[in-house]
Amino acid sequence: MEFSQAKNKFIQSWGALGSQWGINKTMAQIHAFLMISPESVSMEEIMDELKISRGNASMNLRSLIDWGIVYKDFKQGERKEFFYAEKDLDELAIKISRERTKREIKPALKVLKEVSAIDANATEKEKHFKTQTCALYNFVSKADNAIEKITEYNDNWLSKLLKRLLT
Amino acid sequence: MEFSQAKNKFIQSWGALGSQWGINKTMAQIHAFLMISPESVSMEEIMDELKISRGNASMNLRSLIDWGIVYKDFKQGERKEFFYAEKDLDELAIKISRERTKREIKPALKVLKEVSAIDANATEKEKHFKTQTCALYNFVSKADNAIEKITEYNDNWLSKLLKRLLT
DNA sequence: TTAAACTTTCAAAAAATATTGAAAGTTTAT
DNA sequence: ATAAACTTTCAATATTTTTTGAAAGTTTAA
Repeated sequence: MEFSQAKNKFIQSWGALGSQWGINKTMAQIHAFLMISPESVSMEEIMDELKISRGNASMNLRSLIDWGIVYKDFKQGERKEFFYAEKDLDELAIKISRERTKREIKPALKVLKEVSAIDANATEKEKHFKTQTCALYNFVSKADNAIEKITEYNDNWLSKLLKRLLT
Repeated sequence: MEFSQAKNKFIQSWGALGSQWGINKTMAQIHAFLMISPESVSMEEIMDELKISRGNASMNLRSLIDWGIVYKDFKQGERKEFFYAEKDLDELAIKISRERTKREIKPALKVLKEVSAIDANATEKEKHFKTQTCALYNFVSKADNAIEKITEYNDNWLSKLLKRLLT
């Protein structure tokens, strides 16, 4: 396979994968493109490579920056902004995990805590509801703690985890 | 909070959470409803509770069954089908993890293997592409193995994991 | 201050995704 | 074999999400 083919395949696949994870396709594609760019890249270049509009590029770059996985680079003597991706994969995974925890796990826990607090004396249905939502709360809490622990020492956490699991 | 309020809140929140994960809202809501139903439930009841059409119910129930997290129940003397959810959370998480691995991680690994195989002698860009995609391949492989290991012994894997991490 | 070189915003348009509902299909009872 | 009681399918429709592009906003240089 040629480089340009491989590059396209990588960007397209990353975009498709992103969609399945509730991340918009363009955002994932921009990230893919930045991941494989050795130098930081201007908005113009991104628009050109991915064939997207300026507005689209601007908004998705902003999202990536909000997620903390893309940074701005101000080059000496250049007026325009350049962008580069967090390339350390341990760091990338930690940032994504922290962000998703904040956006999804914490709110889910809040809801579970609330709804599991009903007093369930009356019917079988109510008792079962309470049992299940309490169990879910405990499970999600544990998962949350586990993720926290795993990524606590950011340096090489995945290798460390694997080692511990294999002993 | 009253039971019926709590029930609604739970179903709605679970649906919203599903959307963020690339799972369709109705599918997540049906799952939520089945999770809190002590008895298995007919399609009619699901349509009624969630205010959805027969077609929608049918298709999403099928998806849930394909994922292996909802089962059919044929009741004595009843012609219609009833449905119930996998309620053991360890088992549920394992099934979801296996399914997503199969659908997403394996294909991603395949692409990464392919594109990282280019020979990158010419430019800086090509070298960097190779470096990055190889690194990604390794990282994703490790993550895949870790998940495999963690869920290997399905019984109470999350608690076991937490214990190991805390020592 | 002005204007050039940029970036951001957001209403409108396009694209993607989910939902409906009725026709077609299936199963079971008689 | 017929019909009643169901479920599935899928073209049409509705909804949601993404994308565009031009106007408004910002920054820098002269």
